[in-house]
Amino acid sequence: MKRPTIADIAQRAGVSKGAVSYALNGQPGVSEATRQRIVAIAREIGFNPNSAARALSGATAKAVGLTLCRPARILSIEPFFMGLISGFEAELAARSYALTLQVVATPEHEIEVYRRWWGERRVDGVFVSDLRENDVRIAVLQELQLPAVVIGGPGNTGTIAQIWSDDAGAVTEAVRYLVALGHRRIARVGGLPDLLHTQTRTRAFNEVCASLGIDNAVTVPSDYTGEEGGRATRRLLIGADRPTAIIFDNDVMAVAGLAVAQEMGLNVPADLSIVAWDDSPLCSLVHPPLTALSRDISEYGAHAARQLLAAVAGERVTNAEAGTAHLTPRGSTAPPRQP
Amino acid sequence: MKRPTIADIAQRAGVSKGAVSYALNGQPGVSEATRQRIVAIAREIGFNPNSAARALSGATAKAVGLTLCRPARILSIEPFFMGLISGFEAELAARSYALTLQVVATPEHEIEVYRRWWGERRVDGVFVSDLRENDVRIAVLQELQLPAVVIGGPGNTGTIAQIWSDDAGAVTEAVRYLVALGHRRIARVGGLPDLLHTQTRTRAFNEVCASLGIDNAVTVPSDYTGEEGGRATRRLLIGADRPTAIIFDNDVMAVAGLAVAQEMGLNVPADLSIVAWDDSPLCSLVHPPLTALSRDISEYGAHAARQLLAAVAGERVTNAEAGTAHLTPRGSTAPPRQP
DNA sequence: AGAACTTACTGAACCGGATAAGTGACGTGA
DNA sequence: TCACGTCACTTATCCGGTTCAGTAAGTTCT
Repeated sequence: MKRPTIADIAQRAGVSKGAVSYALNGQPGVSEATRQRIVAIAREIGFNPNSAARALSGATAKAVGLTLCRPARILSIEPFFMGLISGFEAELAARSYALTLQVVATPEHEIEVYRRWWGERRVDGVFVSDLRENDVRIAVLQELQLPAVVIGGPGNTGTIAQIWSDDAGAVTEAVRYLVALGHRRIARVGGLPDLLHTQTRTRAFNEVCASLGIDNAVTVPSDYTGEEGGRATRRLLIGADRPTAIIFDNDVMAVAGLAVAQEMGLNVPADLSIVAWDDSPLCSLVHPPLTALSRDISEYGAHAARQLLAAVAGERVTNAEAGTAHLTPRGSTAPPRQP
Repeated sequence: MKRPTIADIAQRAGVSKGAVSYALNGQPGVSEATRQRIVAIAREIGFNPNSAARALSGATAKAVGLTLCRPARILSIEPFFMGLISGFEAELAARSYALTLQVVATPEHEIEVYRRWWGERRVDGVFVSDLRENDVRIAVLQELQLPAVVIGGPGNTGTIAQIWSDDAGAVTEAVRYLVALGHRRIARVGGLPDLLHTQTRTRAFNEVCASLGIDNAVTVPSDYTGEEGGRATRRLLIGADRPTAIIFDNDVMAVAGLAVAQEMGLNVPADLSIVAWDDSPLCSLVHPPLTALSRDISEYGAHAARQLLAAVAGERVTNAEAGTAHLTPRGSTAPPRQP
């Protein structure tokens, strides 16, 4: 089956290719009557502009890219990225932008992919996640002048806009809540320590604990996987000064932590309170359902997509905070059992 | 920064554009010495062929598409698709193919996306998942002659190749195992009932139960979400003839079922054995860890990608079974408590 | 030695849109 | 009435690759 082109439409309408192009793109240069006739024909024969031809003649590729830099076994279970992608799509689909995905192994590999996408003119812009300190990707994106939006921050990203959620505010709320419940020994199982938002959370966690007189507030670094999260939890629970509450940096680790506590015969929440970060359906799935720091990840993604499309359109995009995760108390938090 | 083109290379090497194209594509028509000189220059200046130009001159778009037809709240937590995508990527990245993703709401919307992708020449082929009976998408793909691979089956897909895993064999193994443990009252919480592989599983489940003398083998239809899976489990557990074992069609529902059992004061596995389908990290995360029907979803995806790339290359691709999920016993299954 | 063939290229057309420049018809004002 | 401007187009060029049809050398065969 042959794809219809503007030449086909031009022939049918008895006009030139140029006229068809003007008509379909809402450009001046054709009369309203002709435009409507052309649009009607285009619809009738099911015309879709060849994206390659369009991209080649200097217009945009109508596609944006996302690289995922996590091992497959984490990606499959980590709900965050799929939520983000759903959010992207809501905005992208509405403007007929495609999303191009690539799973990469390392930030260096990621840079290669950016260079290739740029050289191939495959994407008009990219989403960048997992911002690090002095992130090497930023310089490359600026050198290529590839429009981008950084998801996570705030950090130093030069002219590239960022969008982040208020991690410090969220962790502060969680700690205050636990302290209000009567907890004095609070620990945290953190995400990958070299990610900027992990550092933000750690700093805020330490500050709020200090300000509330919680001295031995400890953060155990982890990597977002269930295995590591479970191990970290076990290490915390066999220590001398066992915490009565643990905040986890994602929900997968929180679920793993819950399983470890149960396996050790601890009652959640009586013996141990658990707070999860990011409130995917996972949190309400387990027993007891997990108290979580909820944020609308889909909306977070949609916001980022709007930013990126604006950047692609050449608008100046400013950094934005996408709101604070708020605490959703469920069955996994309670006052600590009196010793 | 200007993107280097073959014209730049041609000028540097003192040859014509055509020679450069032949050299870089491994076509005959240039001497080995010239080829190496050209390749060296291309590497030096960081040349990447403009994908739009390449696609426009009749070659392939070097991209394949995947549509995801599930609500965002399911996608975010369902590990299956991310596992599949990781598997795709392993093959696609090796051959510099891009993966274009689109989240859709309905099969009709999905068809629209296929038509648009085809018209735009955006993709060379597509992955099709969630095969239904008399699936409307198949006819459209055949009409468009858009190369495709169906993931799931077997079913009637005409000239379009399928790849599936042996669902019947897997459910048979699970039921035999439970019966060997001493279970006589076995239920199943199924996936979306109009999906072909759900029907395959249901048929096989009924058959093996009948052959083993399990009369009241019941399948409760569900939709792969934790909420529905939990509700279905609750309905089964409050019935008069409570099952002693339940097989779930995915791991998310199994985890939700476990939570429901625990919330009802039942001990897993003593009072209720649980078998999950698809063994994502989720299964070993909860307590007790779930016995699961494991299959290598990444490899499944990689296999599908190889098939699709072959189909894109014009090879005749035959249907293939990608292996049977095998039972991985963990802590959620045991002989039933004697009444 | 000359025809026939191979090798290693060159030049130009082509893909399907976007767009700048050109053109003829018509209306308008002095 | 004629210069001028505007409208509604047409024509031609461009984007950056691929590929087909030459073509000028060198090689082989008789």
